[in-house]
Amino acid sequence: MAERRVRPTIHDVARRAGVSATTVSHTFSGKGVVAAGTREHVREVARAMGYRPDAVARGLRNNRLGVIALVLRPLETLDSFLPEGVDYFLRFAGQAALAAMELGYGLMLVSDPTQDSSPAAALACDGFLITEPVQNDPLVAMLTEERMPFLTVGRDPENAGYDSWIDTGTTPMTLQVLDHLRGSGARRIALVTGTDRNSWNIDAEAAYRSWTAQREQDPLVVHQPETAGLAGGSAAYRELFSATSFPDAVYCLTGRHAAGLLTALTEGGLRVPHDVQLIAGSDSEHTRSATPPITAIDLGPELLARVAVTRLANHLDAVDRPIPTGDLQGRLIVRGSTR
Amino acid sequence: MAERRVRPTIHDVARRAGVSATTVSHTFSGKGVVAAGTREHVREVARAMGYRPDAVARGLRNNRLGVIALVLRPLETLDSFLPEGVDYFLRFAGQAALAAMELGYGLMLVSDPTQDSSPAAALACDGFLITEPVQNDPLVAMLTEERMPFLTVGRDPENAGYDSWIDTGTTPMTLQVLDHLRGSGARRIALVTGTDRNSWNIDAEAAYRSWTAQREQDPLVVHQPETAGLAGGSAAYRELFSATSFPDAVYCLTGRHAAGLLTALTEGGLRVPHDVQLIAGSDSEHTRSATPPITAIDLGPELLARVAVTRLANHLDAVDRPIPTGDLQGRLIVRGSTR
DNA sequence: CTGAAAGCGCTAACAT
DNA sequence: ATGTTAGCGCTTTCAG
Repeated sequence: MAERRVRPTIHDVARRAGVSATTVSHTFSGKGVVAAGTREHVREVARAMGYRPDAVARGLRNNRLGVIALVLRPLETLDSFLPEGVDYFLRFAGQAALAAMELGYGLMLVSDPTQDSSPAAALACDGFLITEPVQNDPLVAMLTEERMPFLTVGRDPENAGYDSWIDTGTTPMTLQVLDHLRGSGARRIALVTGTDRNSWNIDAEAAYRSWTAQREQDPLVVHQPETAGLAGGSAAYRELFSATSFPDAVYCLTGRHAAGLLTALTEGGLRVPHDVQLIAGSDSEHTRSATPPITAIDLGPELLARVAVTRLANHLDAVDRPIPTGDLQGRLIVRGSTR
Repeated sequence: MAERRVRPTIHDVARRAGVSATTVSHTFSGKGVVAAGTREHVREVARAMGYRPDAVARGLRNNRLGVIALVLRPLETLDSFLPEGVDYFLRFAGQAALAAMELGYGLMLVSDPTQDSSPAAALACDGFLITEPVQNDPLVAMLTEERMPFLTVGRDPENAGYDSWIDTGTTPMTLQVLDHLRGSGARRIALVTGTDRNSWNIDAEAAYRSWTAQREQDPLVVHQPETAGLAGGSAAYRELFSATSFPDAVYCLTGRHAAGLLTALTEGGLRVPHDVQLIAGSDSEHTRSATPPITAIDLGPELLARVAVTRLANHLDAVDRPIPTGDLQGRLIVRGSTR
């Protein structure tokens, strides 16, 4: 391809304005010293010619493109952007895009650049945002090695060697859920987690185990792949409710698992919340529209996204804009599936 | 900032491999002719040094960055990426991102680059995707003028001078909705549209007017801003149902208007669908979770996105990959708000 | 205050 | 088959 260039360059403007390219450059970058009159004149000529600075040429020179890359880790396994069940990531991406624009950055959605199928442009970005990195995430390793600035939302569970991550408050949130269930009468609470090795799954399970240990309750944990969706919920039902002693409450980290489990429970003749209480770790359309609607955590991805983008952009620009404040920890939305 | 460069360049590799920069360039671009042995050797050295081609430098040289920009027009007025009500755009963006990656592009979410608040990087993109351009869209004009490839989803309703747009089938879809309502007994059907001057609103209204004219029915059209959300639905209710003669069915293009209208109807003592039938033009969480659930059109944004990205990328790469097939026209999901 | 010249990392002629 | 050279558009010393 290589379409012929039609946009005027800094030289075209310089020639028409009767000044040097340097002066034009200074006018637009605000760096050097340009007499007010000259600057106005250059601006005028540039506008008339439809000149706009070329971000790529600038990027080459300044080593800075003005783009933040976003890697939505779990989407690469889920392989679907359907709002059902991945609600969280879409809300995150959308808000991140808005926040980035407000700070003068574009937000690029990319797949993992350690796979070489990923677009080459990914590595041209100024910094990376990674939601829910997995254990010993190869991307974290690569970015560290290449000294590319990055920030993860949730931490890499095994990598102690970096501190650029945002705590999503999984541990206290898990304890709050368990206390809530106990407070409404549950005595034998089971946990259903996904199989991705991210801090979301790992920290929740750890918190659950320590909570049950303190109460001398036997932990009852089931793992189902995130990708199994509703079917993962049925599978969890079969694992949990075929034993002699049933749980009287289940905490499902994934909304789709919770919805699938709810269906299986109902079909199996168990009433929710009367016989079994149910909470989902991530609010989504599935939890909201289930019958009964499922109590769930709204993780507040919008705020997380704004915080993440602002922190990363502050780092990139070496400035100190205020970080949006608020509770990063998520909020329990109590619905009909708990008492 | 301008962090010091740590990545090796093509020259570093060339020196270490004992060849010229051209040879290194050729081995990586696959363009020139390089002896198999040399190529292997260069690859080896490059890997050892951790060399990766710099996408920005390539971009400058080739006038091609490997990035597609996505402008979600209505979001700029809605100013929120919340899934409630803008469901469509999130599904579109997510699927577009995946499709772009599969074709070797990154997808960048940008705001309108004709506003100069927009990130400079926006104009560095290889092509633009614009959902629902508005009448005489300034962005369409600018891209045309700059000879930047672009594709709009829905057409610019006033601009006959371009053909790079995807027909979302608004007209036949509108007729289908009206026929559906008539088929279930409606005799006086009202239309509620948004106020954005895009083909979605304009074509639907035109189709509605011609349909009513053919049946010698008086057209009954109400306009409410998209941004009014649920309140726009209440406002539409007051406009439509304070006259002496009420409609017995309403087609609301916007899901949130439909949900607001439904609430107002119920509070006004009218039963849906018994007294008034209701259809929404765009499926969303609001229509799905209303009581009763609202019959709505699923516009199938995933397919639209894949088609749009593939067409644009084909154009950019001057190749002819197959375009995903399927019905771009949307599908009526019949629920409790119609008989 | 303004301009000439060098070069960011890569590629495309054009030699050799 | 490989190397030399001249830029892509912009910024940045450094002289004037």
